[in-house]
Amino acid sequence: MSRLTLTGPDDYDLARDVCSYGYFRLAPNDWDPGRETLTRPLHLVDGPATFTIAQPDGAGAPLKVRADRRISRAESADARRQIERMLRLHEDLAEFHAVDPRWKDSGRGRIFRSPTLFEDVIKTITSCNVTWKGTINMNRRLCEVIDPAFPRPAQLARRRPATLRARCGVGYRDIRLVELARLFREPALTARLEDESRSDDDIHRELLGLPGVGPYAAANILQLLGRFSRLAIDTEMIAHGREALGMTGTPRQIEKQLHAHYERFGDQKFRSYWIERWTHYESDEGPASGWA
DNA sequence: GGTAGACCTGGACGC
DNA sequence: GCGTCCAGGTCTACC
Repeated sequence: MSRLTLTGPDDYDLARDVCSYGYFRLAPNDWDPGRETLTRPLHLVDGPATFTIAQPDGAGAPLKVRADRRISRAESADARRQIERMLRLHEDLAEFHAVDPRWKDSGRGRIFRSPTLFEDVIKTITSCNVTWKGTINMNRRLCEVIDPAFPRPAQLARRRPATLRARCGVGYRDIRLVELARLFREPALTARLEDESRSDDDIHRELLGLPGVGPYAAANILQLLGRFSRLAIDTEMIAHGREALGMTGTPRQIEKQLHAHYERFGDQKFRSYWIERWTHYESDEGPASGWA
């Protein structure tokens, strides 16, 4: 068994910042509302290891991470990198809080994601054109059938689409998932999409060329890459426009109003929208960290 | 450039 | 228990 300590910013709150996006409820992530810990396996050089992340001394205190087996120095560095990606531990919120001061005092602004871009892409595809329960089922079954630590590109690429459909319940997404996995088997694709020197427009254009990725998915993957300049408009966002912002009209008319409304937040517009929407959820249902 | 219809699963509903 | 309808985002064909 090995232990790590991760130090984040003073306003880092594990319970709040992990439970800030629906992916914290998707396999193989396992949030324990009672203990306020996140447990999940990660792929490392010598095989998978399961990590439990806690913040025993409360918000702002260091994160204590425990692995279920002894890990090497190289594996420790890799695990640290993956966990920091998930938690967005070193993301600078100054620009966000400058354009949207509503969240400055609380320090809100981090949106949970996956340890790898590939997992974020697959989770996005499995959230399209399906109810949330369907998304939960697909991710659970991908982990049960292919890999408990979440399928890697090479593992998914060699599966037959019919197998994914029958055993993982992914429906018509089967071929698209296999095609995506084949593309992501080449590390250059991830490197290109994570290249910070490229513009948002450039990345967005490349994302739209990927199988199964349309306007919503492209914008969502962009935010998962740390680029918040585009709104990922789905039916939930249209509902948010109606219910929280008082917009009226057809979905297309509301979409235009949403673009106009969030324009003031510039390159941070998705993050402004998301924190606002998530706060509405929590005002109705209580803190997400307590959701069953 | 805009739009209709198909794609698949699971839940709601009526019988 | 069975059949029908509907929601969800992307893709293709067509105008």
